[in-house]
Amino acid sequence: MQAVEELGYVPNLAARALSSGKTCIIAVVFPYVYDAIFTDPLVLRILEGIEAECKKVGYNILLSTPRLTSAGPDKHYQRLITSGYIDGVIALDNVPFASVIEPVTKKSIPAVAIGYYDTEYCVRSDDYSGALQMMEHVAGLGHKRIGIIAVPENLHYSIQHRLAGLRAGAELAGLDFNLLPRADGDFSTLSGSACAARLLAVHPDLTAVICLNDRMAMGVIQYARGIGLDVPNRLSVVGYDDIPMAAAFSPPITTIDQRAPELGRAAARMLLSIFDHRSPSSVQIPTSLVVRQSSSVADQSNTERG
Amino acid sequence: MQAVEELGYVPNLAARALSSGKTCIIAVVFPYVYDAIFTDPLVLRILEGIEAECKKVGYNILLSTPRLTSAGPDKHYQRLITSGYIDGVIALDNVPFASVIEPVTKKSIPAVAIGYYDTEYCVRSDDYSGALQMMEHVAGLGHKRIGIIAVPENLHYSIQHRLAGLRAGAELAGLDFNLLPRADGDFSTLSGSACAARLLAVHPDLTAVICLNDRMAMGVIQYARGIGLDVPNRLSVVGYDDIPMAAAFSPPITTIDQRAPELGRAAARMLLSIFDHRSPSSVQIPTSLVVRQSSSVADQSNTERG
DNA sequence: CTGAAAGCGCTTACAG
DNA sequence: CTGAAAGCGCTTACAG
Repeated sequence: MQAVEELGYVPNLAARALSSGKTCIIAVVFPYVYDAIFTDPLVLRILEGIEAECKKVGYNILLSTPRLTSAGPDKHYQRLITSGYIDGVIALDNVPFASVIEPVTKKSIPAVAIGYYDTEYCVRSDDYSGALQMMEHVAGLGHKRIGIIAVPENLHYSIQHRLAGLRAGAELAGLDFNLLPRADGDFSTLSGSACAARLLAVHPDLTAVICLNDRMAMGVIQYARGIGLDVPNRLSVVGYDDIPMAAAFSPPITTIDQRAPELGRAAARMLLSIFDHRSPSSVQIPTSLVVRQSSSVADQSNTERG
Repeated sequence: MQAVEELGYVPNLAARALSSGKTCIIAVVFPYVYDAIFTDPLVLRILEGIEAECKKVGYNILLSTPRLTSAGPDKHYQRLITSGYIDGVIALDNVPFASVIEPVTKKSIPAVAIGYYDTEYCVRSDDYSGALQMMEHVAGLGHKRIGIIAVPENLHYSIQHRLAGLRAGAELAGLDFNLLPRADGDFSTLSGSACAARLLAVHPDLTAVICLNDRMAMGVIQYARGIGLDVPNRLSVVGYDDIPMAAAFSPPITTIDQRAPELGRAAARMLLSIFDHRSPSSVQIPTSLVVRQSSSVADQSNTERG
C-alpha cells in the first residue's frame, strides 16, 4: 500500500468520473456579452474566491465563456452542460436579455447563480444598499446638486438595483431623485469623462457626481481636472466597486466595496453544499462604503450660489 | 439519425475520455506566487487569447492556479497533471525559483510555456526589444538624466530581459546605463510613487523616468503632480504593458504593448499543433511602442541645468 | 464496408 | 468484513 506512494500512482479521473458519475469539475461561467468579461477586474476577483473554496475540497474549475445573445448561450455551452463533464455550475447571471443558468437548472444540474436572475440558488451583492450608502454619504456631506453617471439599465441587472438604491437614498435625504441630472456611459473611463462633460455643460453648478463604477469616476476626475475643477473641494466624485486602482488614484476614490472574492467564495460553498444534498439558502453579500479623498463636504459658497 | 437531434443526445465526455484517452480539456496554469495572478489585468488578456483559439476547436479550459514555492508547485497540481483529465497544459512560467511546466514535460504530457523557462515549446514576449524601444524613445526625445523604476530581477524572468533591453538602448544612445539611478518597486501603483520619491530626492534633476510596468508609471505621475512637477513638460514618464487604464489616464501614458491576447492565442495554437503530432517552433511575440502624452522632448532649460 | 465485441480504469453493489 | 464481478458509455480494432 505504500507502493502507491513509491510508484506515484494517481487515479485516472476519467475512469472515476465514468463509474461514479462525479467528475469533481465545476464549470465557472462568465457569459461573454461584450469583451467586458476579459477586461473587468471584478471577474478575476470573483474567480479568486471560487478557486480558493474549490481548492480546499479538491474540485477543479472549468472555465466557460459562452457567447450570450438574446437567443441564449451558444451551443458549445449547451453541450458542455450536458456532457457529463461537470458536476455543477456557477455562473454570473446578470444580463437581462438572456440567462445562462436557466438551461442548467432545466437539466437538473446543480447550479448557483451570481446575480439577480430568478433561480433557486443564488448569491447577490447588495447593490441596493451599496448605492444607498453612496447617496447617504454624498447627501450627508451636504451636497444637493448631484449628478448621476450610470449605464443603461438593460445591460446589467445590478444597475437597476443600484439606481433604486440611489433613489431611496435621495428620498431619505429629502432630494427628488428625478430632478438629479443623469448621463449614461458604458463603464469605461473614457465614457466617464464624456458623461461629466455633458452633465457639467448643462449643470455647471453640480457639486458632486455619483458614478456607478470606479472607472467612470476616474474619467470624471480627469475631466474635472482638465477644466480646472478641484476634486474634491469644488466637485466630489464617488465610484463603485473598489477596484485596486481606486485606492491608488489621485485623489484616492471614495467608493463601495462589494467584496467580489466573497461573492465567489459564497457561491462555491453553496454549490458544494448542494452536492451534499443540502438546500442552502440564497445569500446576499453586504457592501461597505470606503471613504477616501475624492469626496468632501459641499463647498458652502458653491452651494449657496445655485 | 435525426433522432439524435430530436432527443437532444449529447455524448458523455467522461466515457469518451476514458475510451479514447482524449479529454479535450487543456489546463491553463497560472502559478499563484503572490495574489498577483488575480489582480494582474494581463492574466485575463492572455486567457482571452487562449479561450478564443480553444473555442474554435471545441477544447475546454481547466483553470489551475497552483501555489508555487521553491519546492515546486503544490500536490494538487501534481495530481491534476497525471490524472488523465487533461490533454495538455499551457502555463505561465516566468518565476525563476520554480518551474511549473517542468513536471509536466517530465511526464511527457504536451505542454507549452508562456515565459522564459527553458523548455521545448514556448512563446515569449520580446521583452528585450520592448524595453529597448522604450529607452530609444526616451533617449530619442533628448533625455539624458533618466531614472529607472524596476522590480527585483528574481521575481520574474521578463524583468531581466527588460533591463537588458534598457541597457542596450542606453548604450545605443551613448548613455552609461550603470550611471542611471534605479529604484525597485513591486509592480503596484503605490510602490511607483514611493520609488519616484526616492529617486527624485537624490536626483531632482531627472527629466524622465522609465517604469517597467504601467501601474508604477501611474504612481510616478501622481507623485510628480503632487510635488508640482508637470508631466510631461518637466518630467517624462513611460510605462510598460499597455493596460486599459494607460490610455485613459491623464495624461495618457506612453507605454509598450506586449499584445497579451496574442501570447495566449499563439500558445493555444502551438499546443493544438503538438496534439496533431507536429513540432511547432517556439514563437516570440513582438512588442510595439505606443506613444501617448506622458512623454515629450527634454526641456532644454532643464537639460542644460544638470 | 458494416456491425458486434472488447476494453478504457475506475466504483459499487453484491455474493461469499 | 472482504473480494470478485458487473457496469459506467464511449471508441476502436477486428471479425464477418
